[in-house]
Amino acid sequence: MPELPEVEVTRQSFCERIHGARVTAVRVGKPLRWPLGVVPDSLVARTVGEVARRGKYLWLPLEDDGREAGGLLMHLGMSGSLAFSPAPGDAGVHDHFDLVTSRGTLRLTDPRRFGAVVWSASRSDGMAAKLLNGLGLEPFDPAFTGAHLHAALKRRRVAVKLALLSGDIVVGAGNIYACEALFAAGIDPRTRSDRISRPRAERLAAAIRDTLARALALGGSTLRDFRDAHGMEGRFQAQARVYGRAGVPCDACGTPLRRIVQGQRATFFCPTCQRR
DNA sequence: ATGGGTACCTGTCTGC
DNA sequence: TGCAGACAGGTACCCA
Repeated sequence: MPELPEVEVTRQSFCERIHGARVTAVRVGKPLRWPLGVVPDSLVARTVGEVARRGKYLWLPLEDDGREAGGLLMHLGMSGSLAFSPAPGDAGVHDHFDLVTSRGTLRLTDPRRFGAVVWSASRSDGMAAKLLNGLGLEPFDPAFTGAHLHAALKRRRVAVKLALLSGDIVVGAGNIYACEALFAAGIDPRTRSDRISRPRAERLAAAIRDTLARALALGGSTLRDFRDAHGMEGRFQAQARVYGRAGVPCDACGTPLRRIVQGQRATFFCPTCQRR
């Protein structure tokens, strides 16, 4: 489910309210992707620092006497969402993690359990480091330029859409936004990444940034169950030009949009507007 | 190193 | 109505 815009919208929706809150209890439900890696009770009495995002991961620093004392790395997987509320009510079957604090409870709901909550001594240590190392540039990092994207794509021979999804060149564009950005840049998703010219890489880098920024401004995409930590739905999905629209006439040229499968994932594109 | 495929898990929708 | 099968926003890991 959640790509960069959804994760960032989620972060923004609870970051300020939880900042400075004191952990009073931790509840762990069904196992997620990895074990938590710490005795839950040992987190009690720590203070939540400023929540950060890296790619589609969230990092919740936990402080002890004002000093950073580890933190929780969270991932929403395909179906996860976080809610922050003063009185969350009883945990349902899909509520797998509660961080109960003096200001309210941060609750992870994740029906498919592809998500994760993992404790690490620091962001650059242990499990967090293992998961975060090797991630590509942030799309809004000034270092993410057309030149950088061009050089990175030159080193690979996979289809450009798969290169974008792999997350080691640029993070944050998942299946929806990779499809949308390739449409905006006029590039066929099947094009071999090393055949993308410099000008097209420039356009693609700009399209990735623009697509993610626009989605962010609209609160992300809610296809079925995404909500931010206030329970708000995203509004980007109504603006999708290709995603989920197989057979629908392209709104730029009228050609029916196509659906193909790449790397076991659906890809949507316009065979006329998007060229190899 | 790269690329391709599998695995994880559950809910929803489609077609017979 | 019931049921099998396809499909879903992600990514670590195994193997060639």
